[in-house]
Amino acid sequence: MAVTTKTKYWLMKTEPDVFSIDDLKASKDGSTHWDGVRNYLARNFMRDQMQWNDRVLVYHSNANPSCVVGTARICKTAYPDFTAWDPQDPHFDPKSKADHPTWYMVDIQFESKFSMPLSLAQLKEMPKLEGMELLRKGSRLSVQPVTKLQFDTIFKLGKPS
DNA sequence: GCCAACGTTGGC
DNA sequence: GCCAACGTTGGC
Repeated sequence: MAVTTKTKYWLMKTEPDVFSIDDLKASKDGSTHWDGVRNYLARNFMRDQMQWNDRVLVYHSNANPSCVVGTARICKTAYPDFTAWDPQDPHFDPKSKADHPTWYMVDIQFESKFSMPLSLAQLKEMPKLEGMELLRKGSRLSVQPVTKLQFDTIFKLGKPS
């Protein structure tokens, strides 16, 4: 049975000092594997729910200021995060085994860079974004679902046509 | 650099 | 199963 499912919307955090939206854009084919997620809830979203062509808001955390800076698409669904098996990798995790991976990743592809990045402070001012996970005090989830309204609201402001 | 919030670990 | 200690995230 063919299953068609609706596009889902996500937000993914990255530290621009480590990997920025410009780094994504400059990657081969504008895409990269989103390795290093070591949180079970974030993993579950990637492994169990992300579908090809889902849309992603890219957020720069630990930045000045921290901003939503652009968008991407899921271009490859979940597969084992091989960096967990590499003792030299900062995200090495001996719990993860080749025959029973603990951690997963997806590939994302650059879609757009905002002409107007939207800072956390700006987002907090927007009534339509009330309840958004990113805006919750103490929120640390690096991969999180957003609603279509949240995505569209941010996309419209960040990348005016 | 500070520190609040959070997730994980491990003793019991 | 409880919970204190610890390490990490991430805003400021």
